[in-house]
Amino acid sequence: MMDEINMISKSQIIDKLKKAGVTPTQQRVEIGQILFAKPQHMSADQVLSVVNQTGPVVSKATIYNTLGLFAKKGLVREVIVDPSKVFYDSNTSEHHHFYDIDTGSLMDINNGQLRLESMPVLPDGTEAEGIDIVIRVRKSMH
Amino acid sequence: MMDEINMISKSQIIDKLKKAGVTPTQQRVEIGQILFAKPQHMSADQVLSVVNQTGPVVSKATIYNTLGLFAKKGLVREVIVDPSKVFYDSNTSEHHHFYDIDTGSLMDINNGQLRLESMPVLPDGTEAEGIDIVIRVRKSMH
DNA sequence: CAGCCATTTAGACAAAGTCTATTCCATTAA
DNA sequence: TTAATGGAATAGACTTTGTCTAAATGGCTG
Ligand SMILES: [Mn+2]
Ligand SMILES: [Mn+2]
Ligand SMILES: [Zn+2]
Ligand SMILES: [Zn+2]
Repeated sequence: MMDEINMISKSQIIDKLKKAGVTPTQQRVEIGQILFAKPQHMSADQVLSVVNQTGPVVSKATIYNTLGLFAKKGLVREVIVDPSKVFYDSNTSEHHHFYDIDTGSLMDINNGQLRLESMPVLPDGTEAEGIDIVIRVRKSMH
Repeated sequence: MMDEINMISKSQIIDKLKKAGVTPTQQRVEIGQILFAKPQHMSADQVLSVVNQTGPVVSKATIYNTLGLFAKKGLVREVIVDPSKVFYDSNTSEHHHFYDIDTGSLMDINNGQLRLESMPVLPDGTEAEGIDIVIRVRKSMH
């Protein structure tokens, strides 16, 4: 039996996917249940291994296809901080990150805790698509 | 004959390397001449191919070793924005970036054009190591 | 010249991610 | 109920970026 407390029901996930214009297949719902259980940052590989801890195997291609689709539909946010892998963030609200360079862990910065003084002039013929702020931290050696 | 205008002399590079505590070998100087010619953002692969357009071949391992060493010694800055490769930035002054998601090109934001309103409270037991701000832009469709 | 030791090197290897050709499967039509 | 359709899933080959290893190189110093 699974932890009911942090569990989101299948139907809630299906709703969420439908609202985003994503056909709720078996695999997408299962991935959604894991990813959307709480605000978190997971790599494709982590999703793959958690999904495949129970039930029928979901292929690597499907994991990547699904995460890419979720990202395109705004259900997750891709966070680029680790040169070796992308993090998928189930928290899609506007926020920024601490990145611990020792442990490789990502932490949310509450919005309101951080803001830009002003927006710089954008390059000609471009429009802003988003802003990513990463504060790299490490264990303070007192 | 090479373009003398944007050329940095070998001895200038050797000086720069020595000051940073890097033994100026043939290969390191050649890589330095390319990278330090102007403020720019290059991937390891780009450095490899430019270096090997002329003169004796420099191995891939040496390119990675050298860029890693330069980064450790503060001669270049690693910029993580593209999920598929690291950019090495010859501009080591404090600044941030525009990233064109259509073209994949990186542009500097003049410091002073951008600043944080305030520093958020860091996670317990950590100290800030640096801040990276990336403004993702794309071609504005009028 | 001989020895030393950092550096360079070729190429094997690893990990993340992409692609392709085929199979599967839910839905609709007959 | 079966048949046809088309989107989705799959295995595994492939690509790319980057790392590692073991051997060769090459500048210095004695
Ligand atoms: Mn499963
Ligand atoms: Mn060359
Ligand atoms: Zn987050
Ligand atoms: Zn820059």
